[in-house]
Amino acid sequence: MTNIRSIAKLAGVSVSTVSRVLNDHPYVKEEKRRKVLDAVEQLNYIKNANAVHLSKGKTYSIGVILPYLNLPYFGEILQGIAGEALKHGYHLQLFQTDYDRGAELDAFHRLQMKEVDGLILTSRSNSLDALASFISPNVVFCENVYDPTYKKVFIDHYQGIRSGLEYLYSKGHSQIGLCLHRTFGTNSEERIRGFFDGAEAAGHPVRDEWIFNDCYDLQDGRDVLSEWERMEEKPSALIVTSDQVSAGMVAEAGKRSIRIPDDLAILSFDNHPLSDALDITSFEVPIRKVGEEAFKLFLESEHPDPVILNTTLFERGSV
Amino acid sequence: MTNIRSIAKLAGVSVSTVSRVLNDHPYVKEEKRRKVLDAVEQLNYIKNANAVHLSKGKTYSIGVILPYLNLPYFGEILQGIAGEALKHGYHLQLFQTDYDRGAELDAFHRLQMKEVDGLILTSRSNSLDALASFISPNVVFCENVYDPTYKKVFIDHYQGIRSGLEYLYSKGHSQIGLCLHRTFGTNSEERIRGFFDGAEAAGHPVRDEWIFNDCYDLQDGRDVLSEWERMEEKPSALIVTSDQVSAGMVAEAGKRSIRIPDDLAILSFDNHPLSDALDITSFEVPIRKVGEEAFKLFLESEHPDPVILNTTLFERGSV
DNA sequence: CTGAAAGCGCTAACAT
DNA sequence: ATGTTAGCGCTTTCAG
Repeated sequence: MTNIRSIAKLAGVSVSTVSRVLNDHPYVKEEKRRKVLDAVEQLNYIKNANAVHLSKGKTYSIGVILPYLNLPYFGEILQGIAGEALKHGYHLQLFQTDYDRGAELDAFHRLQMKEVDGLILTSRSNSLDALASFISPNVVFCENVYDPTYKKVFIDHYQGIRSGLEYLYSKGHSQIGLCLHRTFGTNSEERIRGFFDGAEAAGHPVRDEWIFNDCYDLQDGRDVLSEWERMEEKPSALIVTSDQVSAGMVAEAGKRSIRIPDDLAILSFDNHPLSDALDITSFEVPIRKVGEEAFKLFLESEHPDPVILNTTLFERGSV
Repeated sequence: MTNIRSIAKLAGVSVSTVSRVLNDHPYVKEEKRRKVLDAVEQLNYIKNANAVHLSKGKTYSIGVILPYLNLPYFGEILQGIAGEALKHGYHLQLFQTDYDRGAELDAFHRLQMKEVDGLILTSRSNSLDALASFISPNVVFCENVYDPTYKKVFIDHYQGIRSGLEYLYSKGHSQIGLCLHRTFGTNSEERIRGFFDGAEAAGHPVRDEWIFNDCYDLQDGRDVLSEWERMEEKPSALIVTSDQVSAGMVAEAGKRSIRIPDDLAILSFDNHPLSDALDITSFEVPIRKVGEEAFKLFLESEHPDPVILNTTLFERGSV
């Protein structure tokens, strides 16, 4: 193993001088610098990152916690984080959880072990209480956690859903259903809250059986449509929190000769290219930006304000 | 900082005993074990991963090189790698390259610095020559690199395209186009080779303008369709290497009243849920399995045989 | 400007 | 069974 000591010996200088050269510190005579660099060249020396990490107490890498990797949502947020991290010389460590609490805790354990300098939670499995003792300014949430000392960036889902409802009401719908990823988790709860508040404000009824859960992908959307078709009392419009799911519904509707939006209107979220291709009215959700902002928050040393991002409606033909 | 030494002191034992307890080594008297564990508890001790990494010369983490994170293909392969890695106690470090050569080289640099124990290339930007000096048994390729000493897992794209051609010929098509991600890179070259070989074997012509590049997502598919519509001499069928692109084509065809498959047949690859939803005939490509196998290859110490995976046709309505 | 030396925190060979 | 000790390879203070 060729280490800093061997090159010091070969260059005829001390290890600290070598270290200075390697880290572009000033105050090294040009002659010695050359000798060191020559020795590095000659011995094919490569710095050992782990030694640096140990010595510095930092790894310049940040962990990202996410449930799944094969969903566009997480790919996009990851892309946002990765881009920003790269700019600042940080690397990404992935913690895929499948929404398993233990897997999530493991990530926090890695943080404590200093394997990563920080953690971004793109989604969360454990309760905040369970996590409380691990949370530091190096931890960033992508949801509206209520503790004001926690760093967070999130989409205003509450307002998003309310705007969606308003829009559907204005189009004459009053029987409206909701299609969600899951019912727990802050983001989902905010959506549900927006849904009920909005309905109440407008004086329209909400039916529990019009709320569909566990909708992640295309197939789920197709299943929901089948279910919808079998219902006695059908909603005339559905707010769907993912374009993937909406796409499944639209595709299935085509097969079953269900007319969109006449028989069923669909108001979607994401504004993924898919929604444009399939002519689905959708709210743009700046997910990638969530990733970018999350990383920026991690870097901020002071207690930064939460970053709140908004959705924007793109009207197309599904409503 | 509470380290192994402080807990040794508190427990009244030596650091090596502490280390033994912490690593579940045998030969520690139950009494001392308890004392150590108590001290750990009391001081809230947490092992420093970097010290372990340095001491062991291993990090139990593997780097994954990929161009983009927001494409289903890479999400799926990542999911495969992550699942297998988790089973074996390894972590994932991400190197997103945007197909930038420098970014890719940086990943190899990290390998040399021992920041990761290995590297999986899901796609490659540099030439094999440029990479040659960095390649070791810790590097796994997801393509058919010809050097027999390199570890590799790949889809038999050559055969896949040839089967696709046969299928289209059998359906009466002879004017066939091809829609690719890119023209360089082993996987793409294999597809092109299959395309030309197949056409030649069947005695059918191939036209250069019927080969489309840079097709990654839905929008690209829509663009290709527009282009197709404007052509004087149109192919009657297109082989498309990604369901995302095919989906864009099908969606756009709907808008322009182009009949699929009557005006244009589409034979796709991936068998993504999208193809099922949109009734697109597609070859299943076991991408996730590529990821799983890639990780397994990394673990194999001997020179393992390359892993070759095959595609399977799912007939639907687009041909 | 440069070098000596004391860490960073853990592992493992060796001795007992 | 347990302790001593020499690393792992780099950074950084302190003295000169």
